Parts: sequence; C-alpha cells; structure tokens
Amino acid sequence: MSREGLNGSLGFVTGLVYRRMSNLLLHRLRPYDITPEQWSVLYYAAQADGLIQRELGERAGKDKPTTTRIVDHLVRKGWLARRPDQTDRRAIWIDATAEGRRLIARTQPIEAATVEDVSSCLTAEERETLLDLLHRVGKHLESQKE
Amino acid sequence: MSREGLNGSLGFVTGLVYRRMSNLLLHRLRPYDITPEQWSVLYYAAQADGLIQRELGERAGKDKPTTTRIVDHLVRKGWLARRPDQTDRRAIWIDATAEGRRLIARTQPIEAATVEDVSSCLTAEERETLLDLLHRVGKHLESQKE
DNA sequence: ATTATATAGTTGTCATGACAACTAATTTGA
DNA sequence: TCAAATTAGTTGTCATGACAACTATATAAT
Repeated sequence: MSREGLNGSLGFVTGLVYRRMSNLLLHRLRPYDITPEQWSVLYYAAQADGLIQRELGERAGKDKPTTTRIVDHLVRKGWLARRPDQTDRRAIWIDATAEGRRLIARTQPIEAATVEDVSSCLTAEERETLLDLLHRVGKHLESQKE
Repeated sequence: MSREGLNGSLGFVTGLVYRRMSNLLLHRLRPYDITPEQWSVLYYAAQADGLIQRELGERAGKDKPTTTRIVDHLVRKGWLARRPDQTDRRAIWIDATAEGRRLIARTQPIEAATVEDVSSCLTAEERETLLDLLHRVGKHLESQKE
C-alpha cells in the first residue's frame, strides 16, 4: 500500500482499512451465519434490557431503513423479537432472545480477538492514539453537515 | 460518540468515520453527478496514460466485479473509454476522456478540501500519525487472510 | 379542537462490495 | 503438443448504506 496520491488520502485509507477489517470479521463469523453489521446490532440489543428500534439503530450507528432490514434478518433467525409499545403505537420494542444472547456470548471473543489481531502491529500506546484520533475525527464529522 | 463497549472498538469507529467522510464527499460531489467511489476510479484513470481495467481496479482498491460496474457507469457518462488490447484479447484498455480529465481537474480541489475539513480538528502532526497508523494497520491486514 | 409538525417505522431504488459461477483467452508444464 | 491452470472480464445474488416517499401515530401551535 503506497502513500502516493489518493492512497495517501485519509478517506481512501480509512475505507480500505474498514473494508479489510470488516471482511476479516465476516469470515470469522461465517460459521455463526451472522454478518459484522448484524452482529453489532444484535450486540447492542443484547446489551440493553429491551429498547425501542429507533434507539437500537442509533446506538449501532444505523439509519432507519438499515435498522429495519437488519432487525428483520435477526428476527427471522430467532435472535431478536419485536413487541409493540403499550403507550406509543408508533414504536416497536426490541428484545434479544435467549438464543441471541447466547450467540453474542459465544462470538464476542471472536470480535475481540479480531480487533486484537488487526491492531497487533501497533503498540498499546499506538492503539490508544489511533482510537483517540479516529474518535476525534468522528466527533468532528458529526457536526460537519456540508 | 461514546467510547464504551463496541463504540470503542476499532472496527466500529473506523466504519463510522469512513461512512461519514464518504457521505460528506458524496454531497459535495453531487453537483458533478459522481460518487466518491466513481471519483477514485476516474482519478486513477486520469492519472495514468491508459491502463488495463484490472490494473485500474487494483490501484483504486476495487475487486473485479466492482471495477466492471464502476467503469460501466463512467463510460456511460462519457468520462472513460474502453479499447481492446491489441496483443491480449482478454484485456481491456481504459482511457480517461478529455471530459473525464476536466471533471477530475475541477473536482480535485473538492476532494482535497474535504480531507482538509475532516482533519481540521487535528494538528499537522496528528494527521501524519493517523495516516501512518492506518497505513500500518492496512498493510498488516493485507497479509492477514483469516 | 383542529391543523401543522414531528416521530417511528416501512418500502423502493440505486451504488457499492463480497462472493460464486461463468466465458474467453492465455500461459504452464508434463 | 495439448490438457491443466491461470488470467481478464462479466453477470447474478445478497447485505449494507444513502435517499426519498410513504403510512401511521403522537405532539405542538394557533
């Protein structure tokens, strides 16, 4: 990977690293029939003790249509359940099923090991720095609307 | 953006930052009717003085099907031209048209300004560090096949 | 109270990316 | 030389993400 021209552009490198990491995790999760994006949604659902679909999407960083579809998948696979909200009939409550929680418990070490492997070329301090810089850029981008 | 749980995971943050950057550029390029991914392919074609489609895809970091489809788009819009290779009949030569080169010339400042805006929350040294760390992780991931 | 606006969610379309299967042409190597 | 493997490119399918349009419900404004 050179650092000339576009290759040296932050957008290009970030995209490349993201795709490669995501792909690595995709392969390792294959035996469990779940994608990295589905995994993150299920993870947040399992973290919470029931939450509204909108809130789940927000935590997982997904927009509304994407959340709908990922939740569809996870419900079909029996890892999430939808339940109407009693007071607000627009809202849908999401619960991770026992199966879903088991899956997260079994696969969380895989996610952790993958991040570990990916960043094993960095010192602990460098990992901290990388996360910190990315978080700052991410936060900066939150406000940046054009 | 918190740094708890998955939010603190390298994969999660990298993906978020990438999507937000990509989206910002998408908006700024909208008047030119080109996406960030198409832009990068056209950019590499305009850099080169003609090159084979495979090579173009490699430089832009795209796989074969993605390259085919993005080149399709760019040809349809008149920014790239396909031309058979004289010696190897499997290969297809790609040239950026004058129009395509003009588009890149006009939009390159937008790409540069976007990267600049995105990283304006970092010092020059921090930007260097971020790029360096990402490059190292990216290179490390090249070899990591499982 | 009634209208206007905001919110929660769904659906459709398109671009990208991963993947597998395929065609056609070229190179290897026994 | 000729079968096997490799290479270049295309096509189909699926998941994700951006976006717009939509339904239904809830909240705000007058």
